[in-house]
Amino acid sequence: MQPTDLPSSPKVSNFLRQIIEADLASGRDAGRRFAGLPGDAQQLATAPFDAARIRTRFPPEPNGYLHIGHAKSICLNFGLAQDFGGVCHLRFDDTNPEKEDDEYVHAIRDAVRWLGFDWVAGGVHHEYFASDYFEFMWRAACALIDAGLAYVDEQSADAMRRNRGTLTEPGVASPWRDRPATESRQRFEAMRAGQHPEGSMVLRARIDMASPNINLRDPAIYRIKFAEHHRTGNAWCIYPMYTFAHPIEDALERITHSICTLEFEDQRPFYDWVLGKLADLGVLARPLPHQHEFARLNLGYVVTSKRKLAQLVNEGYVAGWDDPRLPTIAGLRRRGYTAASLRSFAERIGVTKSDSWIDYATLEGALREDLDPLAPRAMAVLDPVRLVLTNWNELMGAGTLDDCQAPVHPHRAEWGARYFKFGRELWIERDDFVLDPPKGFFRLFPGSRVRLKYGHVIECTGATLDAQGRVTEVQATLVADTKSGTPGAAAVKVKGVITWVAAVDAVPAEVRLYERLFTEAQPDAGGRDFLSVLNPESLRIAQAWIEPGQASTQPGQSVQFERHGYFVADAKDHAPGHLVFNRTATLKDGWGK
RNA sequence: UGGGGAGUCGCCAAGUUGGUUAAGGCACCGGAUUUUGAUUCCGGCAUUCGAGGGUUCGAGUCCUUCCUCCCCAGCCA
Repeated sequence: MQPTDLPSSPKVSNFLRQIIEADLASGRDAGRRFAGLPGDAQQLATAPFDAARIRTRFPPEPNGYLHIGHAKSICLNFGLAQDFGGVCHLRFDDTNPEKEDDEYVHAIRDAVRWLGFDWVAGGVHHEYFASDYFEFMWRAACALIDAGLAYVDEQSADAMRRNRGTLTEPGVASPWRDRPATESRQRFEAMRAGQHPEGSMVLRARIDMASPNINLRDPAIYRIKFAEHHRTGNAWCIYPMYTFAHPIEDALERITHSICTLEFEDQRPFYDWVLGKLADLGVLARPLPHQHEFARLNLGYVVTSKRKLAQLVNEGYVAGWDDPRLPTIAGLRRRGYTAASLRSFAERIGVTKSDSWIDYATLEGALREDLDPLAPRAMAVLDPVRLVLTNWNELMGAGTLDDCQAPVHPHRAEWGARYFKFGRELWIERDDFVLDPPKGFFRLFPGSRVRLKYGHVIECTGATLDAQGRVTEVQATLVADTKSGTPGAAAVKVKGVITWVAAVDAVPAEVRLYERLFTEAQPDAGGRDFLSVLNPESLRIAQAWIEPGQASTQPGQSVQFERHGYFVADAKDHAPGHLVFNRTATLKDGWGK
């Protein structure tokens, strides 16, 4: 079937799994015919029974980049299909030509595939476009008109809105509501033929203008748009509305469980109305799909609304749709989040119908759990200050360099070792030295002893400060016979172990240190302008010194810089002569920054 | 104010024919191991399920009243 490398860990129960289990048990969808091609009642009548136990679909509109919320939906839909012996379709819901573009189609395919899913089953690529069904939808709309279930309304948009009524008052029937079906049909044909300007008329379902559910007060189902469609070009000047198109798409593809977010709950009666009427008219085959709604993801310290993401990109607050600070799948990926960590995240947060806000820490936790056993280790000094071992020359001899090694991974001896030099002059982290240590600080300060990890124990003797009191150099003496891996190493006990690189073989790298994009967990809470809480320090660029072996790290490869966190070689800017690492997430810090 | 949903630990979330001590994860707090103040390991973390009544031998699960939050009046999806 579809996804390949996913571990089949026991899944926590949720309401959708229970619904599916019940539907499977009752055999509700067992009589479903499907030959691998979407079809109407007639085309499916002689098709074989569908081998897939369930069918779900991920139906994005190709009008923007996918974000972490979509990742939840992707994992849900593809994951459910996988777990229940079903198939999940990738469907582009391209019913609004003004907003859609091929660029997004490609980006969406990439994102879904990168997440570890595919839509191939039994050799059939289940990738579909709503626009592939335009002709069918046209016929379905005609059938509705002919049956007196839809009419062409020539009220202005404004009049339509006024006559829809309010939440508490019923709507008023349009003067066109009871026009003869033949007249509506004629008008609808004329609409298609391009004989009427945009906004002059729409096709409406004829249901109930007094319904307490406003979505049932004769919703518009077709509108005129003289816009070029990314796939159908100028073949059409009328386009179906989502509300009408979606249930039909689901039915044609024999979707059993159509899963969407909570805001479509009120739409479900119309979804069922469309399906029921078209099935009654012999247009659509039964059994029909069923819609189920779950709560969309809300993640702290990010925004996921397409409009807001677009604003951040278009107004230059971030560098693009794949800016590592963005919760887009492209951004998370470039930030260093792995597909496995995103899947694990989706699993951890669960699926319910209650609105919730997920801690960003949950995402980071999933990332750390995935990367800790996988990421090779390296040392990096992100905010370097020079350390001079004043007794190096007398102890080791002037110009001497010592060879050091460290495991690629502390718990994977079989992954081998990495090698680097140790010498008189080293780079250490500015944070690792203080003149006046707070209680409990066990790194470098005058008189303290620490181990330079994988190297030697040193004793701090002092530091040089500039006129501003800023440390420009730290001095220390080498403690003889304490080299890591030698018998003497254990003789001197130290509390602190710090990371370092030798001035002689360290390679320079640009390290991009990302922090949350917003200073508030809910940037747009209470109608606040989310731009007013942008974090000015969401990106800090450090010129770091890193272990020589890192020069060969490939773009997209993750590494743990010891004591700092997980980083990834930037997919775009990292190159042999110009190393660029993005900080994906810090390590947990029991001491505090 | 009409309609549709939701309320279980700081953040998520299991729990559904009512039955004994309310899963698990994240976060947090210990303690052990550790040449990453990381990881790992052990231990702690809801007498209580939005609130009040009621039914019952027994209720997060049933009834009832109330409270709070979210969604719906696009020719967007």
